[in-house]
Amino acid sequence: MGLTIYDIAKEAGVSASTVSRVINARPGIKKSTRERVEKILRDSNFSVSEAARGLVNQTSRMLGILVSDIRNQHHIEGAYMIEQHFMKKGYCSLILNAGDTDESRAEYIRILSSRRVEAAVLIGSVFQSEKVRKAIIDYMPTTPIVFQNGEFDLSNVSSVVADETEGTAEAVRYLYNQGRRNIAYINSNDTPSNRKKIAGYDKACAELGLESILSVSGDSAEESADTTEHLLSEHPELDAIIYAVDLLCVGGARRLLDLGKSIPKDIALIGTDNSPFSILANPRLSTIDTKLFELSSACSDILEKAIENPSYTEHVVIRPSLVLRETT
Amino acid sequence: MGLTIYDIAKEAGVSASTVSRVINARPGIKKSTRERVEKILRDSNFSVSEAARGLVNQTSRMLGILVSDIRNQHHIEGAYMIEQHFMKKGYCSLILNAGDTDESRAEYIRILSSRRVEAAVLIGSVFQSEKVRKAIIDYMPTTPIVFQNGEFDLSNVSSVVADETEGTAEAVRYLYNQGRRNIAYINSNDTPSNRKKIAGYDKACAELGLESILSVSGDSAEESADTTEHLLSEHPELDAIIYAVDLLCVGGARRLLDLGKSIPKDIALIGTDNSPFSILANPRLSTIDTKLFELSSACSDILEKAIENPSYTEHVVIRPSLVLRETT
DNA sequence: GAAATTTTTGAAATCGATTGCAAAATTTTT
DNA sequence: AAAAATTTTGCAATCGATTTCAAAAATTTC
Repeated sequence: MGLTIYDIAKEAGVSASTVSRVINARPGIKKSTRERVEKILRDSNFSVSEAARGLVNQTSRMLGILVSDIRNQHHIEGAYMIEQHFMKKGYCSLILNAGDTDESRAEYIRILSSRRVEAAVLIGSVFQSEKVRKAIIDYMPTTPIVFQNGEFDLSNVSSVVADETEGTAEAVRYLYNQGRRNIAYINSNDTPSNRKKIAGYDKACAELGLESILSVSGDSAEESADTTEHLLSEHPELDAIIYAVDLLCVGGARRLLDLGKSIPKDIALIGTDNSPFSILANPRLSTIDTKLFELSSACSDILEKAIENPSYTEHVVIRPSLVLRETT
Repeated sequence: MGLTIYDIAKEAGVSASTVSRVINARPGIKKSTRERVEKILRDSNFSVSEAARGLVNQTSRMLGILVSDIRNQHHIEGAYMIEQHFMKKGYCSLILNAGDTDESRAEYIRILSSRRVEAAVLIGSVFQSEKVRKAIIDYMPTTPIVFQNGEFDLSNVSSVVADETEGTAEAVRYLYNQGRRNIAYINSNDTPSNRKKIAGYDKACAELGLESILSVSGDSAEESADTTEHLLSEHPELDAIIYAVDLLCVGGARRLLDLGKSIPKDIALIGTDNSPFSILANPRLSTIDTKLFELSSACSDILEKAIENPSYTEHVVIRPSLVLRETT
């Protein structure tokens, strides 16, 4: 297929070693030979096989980024930052959707190990499972890994997590201080991350002596609208709802408006994540900002240090903050 | 670092060839040896080095997906479909942000060539440049490439494009038929794709004897809001605006509402792309659906055939359709 | 039970780079 | 101009797989 350094060597009348030295700017090559080889290199559109190079050097210059769903703005934002940052250093990123079962997610760890990635990033709390943990122990026991939004107690795994429990509790307290006394929570899928949010909701309700009103919605705006309407019919006294995800909040807001409710006068709404579209929504969403950007950039920083020094790990907790806009 | 087949071979008391045969399910291995080797393979958590394998087999089982900005829902949706589809076939996807200059985009072609990807996908009309074209000729002259939303007249490049000219013209005609006579167009960045849209707008205006009122906005919702307001102050007679991007339409809608305009009574709005959030917006956006899904799945289909038969190419044009919701 | 046939296995070459070491070429010193 | 020192270059081994070809082992045939 492509040219090899042997082709270049023959053309230049030198050995492959010399070509290799020119390519890698090694010293001890006569200026005239270097220039001759360089010219041929340029004219022939040669490109080094990274696979062959990696085999010798025991490196791949590849990163593995595992996300549960790349279409999620949330996840892609993290993948983007890391990809951009490491591309500048000559690393390519294998960005993979890790499927939706623990088996499949564990399998992806094996795939990354087969590709000999130099480091990996796990984005999303769904990776928190015994199967994935075991796969890491089996297949990547020493590869630096950064887990965004989850933790493993393993010597090669760093973590960057948002304190979602506290973030959600904070939202409840805020609503309480605004005089709301009937605060419901609408959850999405059952993930470790969402369990932490609910823990925060329950904790704050207990603290404040409020009734905990929990409901679960499918993960589309439309389903959330239905869930919201249904919840309201069962609890007409509701004066605030917190949603586990901004998208659900948008769906709920829309339906409440259609039902003639006034937001936030009749009912206050708080979403979660401060997703890009939350500020585009009408009304603009108040939301629990899980500090996606900080999370991702912390991952990127840790990864960088860990690639330098594979035994480096770090555990970062980032505290969410409340962003108040038009729904509270 | 990891185990090699030689380690496995020693452990099993056989040669590396035998291990290789077992791994690849080649025939002619005694059942008892096969089972012994398989057991060791399982117990040792061995994983084949794809790089070494690729070197021998002259394959990489990697795909290159170049996008101009992975955070763009638009682009990521395409990358997602392709990644998902080919992962099932054992391919890993290098998803790369190709930067924002023609030089950098061309450079990424070289990077993919260095990684010896078996096929590549270009997502976004911005790749339509002489530099990229030359990079393809130089570095990937025979690698199957599918260009989503652009074309190169090269024997290895397939294309899947939306007929944005016609799609936009269609939107103008629709508004005209609804009785609108003062239809403006707000464009975003100057890209080949956006130029096609404007061509369609201008064409339809000419056909219908309308004045062409063109304005350009920055690419945030806020900037679009400002542009919209400014445009309206200069052309108070406006009764419809088409936006090159849904996001801009959301920004515009919001500002118009704030200015006390009624949508669509006073002024009708049409976005472009049918982005996921366009249906979440309030009011729900009418939009020119550029058939992202069809586009991506056509790319995926072509890619599949092209990997089988590297000289296969195809050129697909998909016609956008108008999705009418609450802003018209 | 020896010969012929078939099945199973391993040695060695290969893929495309990199690198240590020794040989060749060049320059410096005498 | 020869010897010594230095610079430049190439040979060969290596990375971790796969595959061809021939040898060894097992099976069948006579």
